[in-house]
Amino acid sequence: MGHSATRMDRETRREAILDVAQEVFLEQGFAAASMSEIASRLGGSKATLYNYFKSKDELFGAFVERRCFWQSEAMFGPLRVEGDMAAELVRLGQAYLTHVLSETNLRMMRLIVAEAERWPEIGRIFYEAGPRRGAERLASAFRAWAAEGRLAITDPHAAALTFMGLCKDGWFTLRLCNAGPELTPTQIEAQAKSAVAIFLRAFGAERA
Amino acid sequence: MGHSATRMDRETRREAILDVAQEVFLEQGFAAASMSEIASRLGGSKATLYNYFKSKDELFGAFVERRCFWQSEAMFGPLRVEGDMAAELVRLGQAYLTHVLSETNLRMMRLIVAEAERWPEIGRIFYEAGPRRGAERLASAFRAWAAEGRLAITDPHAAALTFMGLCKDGWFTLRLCNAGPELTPTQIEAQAKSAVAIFLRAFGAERA
Amino acid sequence: MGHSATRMDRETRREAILDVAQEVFLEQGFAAASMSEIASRLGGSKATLYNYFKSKDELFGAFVERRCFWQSEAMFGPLRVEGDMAAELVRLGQAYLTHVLSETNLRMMRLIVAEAERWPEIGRIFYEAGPRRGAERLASAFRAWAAEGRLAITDPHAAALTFMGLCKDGWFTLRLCNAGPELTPTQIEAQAKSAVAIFLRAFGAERA
Amino acid sequence: MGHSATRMDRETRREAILDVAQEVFLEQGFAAASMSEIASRLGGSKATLYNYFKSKDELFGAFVERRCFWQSEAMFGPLRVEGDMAAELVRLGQAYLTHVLSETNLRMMRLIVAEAERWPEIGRIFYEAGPRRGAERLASAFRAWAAEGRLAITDPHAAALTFMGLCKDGWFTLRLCNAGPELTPTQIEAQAKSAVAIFLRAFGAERA
DNA sequence: AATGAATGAGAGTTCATTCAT
DNA sequence: GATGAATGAACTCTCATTCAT
Repeated sequence: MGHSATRMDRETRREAILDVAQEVFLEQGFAAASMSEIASRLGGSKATLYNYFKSKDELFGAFVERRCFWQSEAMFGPLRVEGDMAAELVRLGQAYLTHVLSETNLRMMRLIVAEAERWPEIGRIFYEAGPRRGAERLASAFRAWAAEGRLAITDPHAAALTFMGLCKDGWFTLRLCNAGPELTPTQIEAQAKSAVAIFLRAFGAERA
Repeated sequence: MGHSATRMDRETRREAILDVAQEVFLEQGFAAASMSEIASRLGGSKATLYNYFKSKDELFGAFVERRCFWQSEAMFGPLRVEGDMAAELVRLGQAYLTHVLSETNLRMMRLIVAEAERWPEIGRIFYEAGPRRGAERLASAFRAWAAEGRLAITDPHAAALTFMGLCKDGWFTLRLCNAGPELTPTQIEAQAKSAVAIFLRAFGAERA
Repeated sequence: MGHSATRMDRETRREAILDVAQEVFLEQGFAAASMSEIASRLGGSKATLYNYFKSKDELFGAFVERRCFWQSEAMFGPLRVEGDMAAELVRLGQAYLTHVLSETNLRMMRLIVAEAERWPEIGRIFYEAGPRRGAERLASAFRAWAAEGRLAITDPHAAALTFMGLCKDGWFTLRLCNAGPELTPTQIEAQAKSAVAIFLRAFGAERA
Repeated sequence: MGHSATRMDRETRREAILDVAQEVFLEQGFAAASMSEIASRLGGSKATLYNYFKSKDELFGAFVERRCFWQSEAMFGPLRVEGDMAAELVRLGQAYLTHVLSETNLRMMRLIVAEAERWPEIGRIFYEAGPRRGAERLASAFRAWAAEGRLAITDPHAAALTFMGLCKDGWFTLRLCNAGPELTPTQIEAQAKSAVAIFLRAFGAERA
């Protein structure tokens, strides 16, 4: 029981460290973030960090893993295949754009992308948990609509990627490069509607 | 004449430095690249670098600018609006994909994206010279086709972004995160054809 | 207790660093002294220095402050106003000269003076703790003698400065410029006596 | 003749270099002054400096020597031994104080003093040409007055040093440490009068 | 388990000086 | 004689990491 309590404490402390690490990494990037900064924001000593994580790399890895676990939930929200498909697609597009263009997500991507070269595993973890998993969830909805004859698609996964691309395009690269200001909700709505229109012109079964 | 020769030499040396800097930056990223490394690969001393560039930041900036100038030429190759539009679109898509998914371009983007937060100007320069300028060139072709009634589009720039998005999607994020292997030419061709098909379903005027 | 011990250690180490810094600064001057030199004489690493002092400037400042605290005690020794005034004045003059012309004090002054331009605070601290405070102590003795009618002075502080000037003059600038050898005790005694004679011709009340 | 012209040019250029060097040294101190700065203010190249002076030390030495030659003229102005001795003494005191407390002279002294330790020759040159030579000129006036029975002094040189000390004291160390503001002409006049009064109480022959 | 202290390695940057033209 | 270019050595300072307590 003391054991269990200790284990809990250790787990709690670990989480606290990851919270602070996340804050600092997202704020400053991997290279610029320093263990000293993390330790001092934590109110502990650097040596303590090293009790929980063998190295800065390991701490970063743990942060990425936890973060990815969280985000995969957040991408589309709950999917509904009943009712007005076009309206639901617009809602999905909006939710996706809001997430993918959020400052938080962009920071995370910049962080991952920056390290992806020297550290492919990090990139893979992020991609699997984020974009891939998001596309799979979306694909399952598309599959349902296709089964009802409302979408004329043969490869739901590919269609999901296309949909996501239609939503974000024009904006994602711009924002990732920090070359333009954040989008307003109105802009997001317009972009989602436009993406859905194009998507349905290409894949909507009503046309036939 | 000695003067001219000297000027040539200086320019040449500057270019040589940028060549090496490019190599090192693309290989290691901005933070991990060290001036010592660049100097030693150059076969000169660190102080020489500082004779040409006031700081590491300035060197990086100069490299980005030069690089952007180069790349903007390379994105689509020459545009032709006569002849078979679909075939030309496929060719454009292939050229674009080949460029945008090339290891070199991806490395460049990772570099830019990594610094975009703390250094927005760099991101803007890159975006303007690369994606934006590419989209504008493509838009001008679309405008010509639209004028001939071969494309049913009202906003050529938006359509260009859509086309580029349709081409790269599914692959770009994956590759940027270094979460999958390079595409083969065959895959690129398939992706381009698929993108064109979708694009024409949405925007082709022949349909009407 | 471990805490107390640690605190002691830290304080001790800090003092040790200041000792070494003092040695090096006095020997080489501020600009020529290097943190590496200080660290290596200390037998530690440069990073350790920076654990105790944020910068070279801060280390220098701390050294100056400590040093000033010390020196203000040393200038005249204890003051006695009873007994033979002339003899006591000679003793004071000797003590003052011995201090002010000592190699140690001269080195300190050279150091301060060298930085006084770009760093006025350092100069002020030194002046307040040294010359000013010395003059004040001396003035208090003069005030006592004046009250007894043994000195005919109206402004004891000004008289103190005059006395100090009479003592050091001729020698101080010479020695500060390192343009002549150190004075022997005999020379110091002669100078003190001469200064006292002049001082009493100007301010002694017995004359009247 | 061409030879002579060349020699002239060389001399002129040398002087120009010394002018700039003086400016930079007085402004920034020896260590902080850089040969690059001097060269660029001169509008020439660093290598040219080295054509005229073998090293930074030599340039500094040459500057000090020239400077000292100049200043020795400036200390008291012309000496007059006829007329009102007290009034002339006040005039001398004022001239001396104005010179010795001038920002220019203080900067020069700080510069010299800073280097005096590692470079005694510089200090000696300065002292000989400045304070010593000044004291000698003053002593010659005192000698004249003593010969006329107007001053009761036996050692004119010592008396000169005393007079100079009485003038500057209280202020010189303060100003050298940059621990107080520049004196106004009014303050200088008051200080000179006070110094003369004390000096004459001690050495004036009228008293007897 | 927690931490204050220590540190080797290495970063970017500057400078006095030299050399080839 | 003048100069643009080059450079080795040295600088201050930081960092991830380890160790003794």
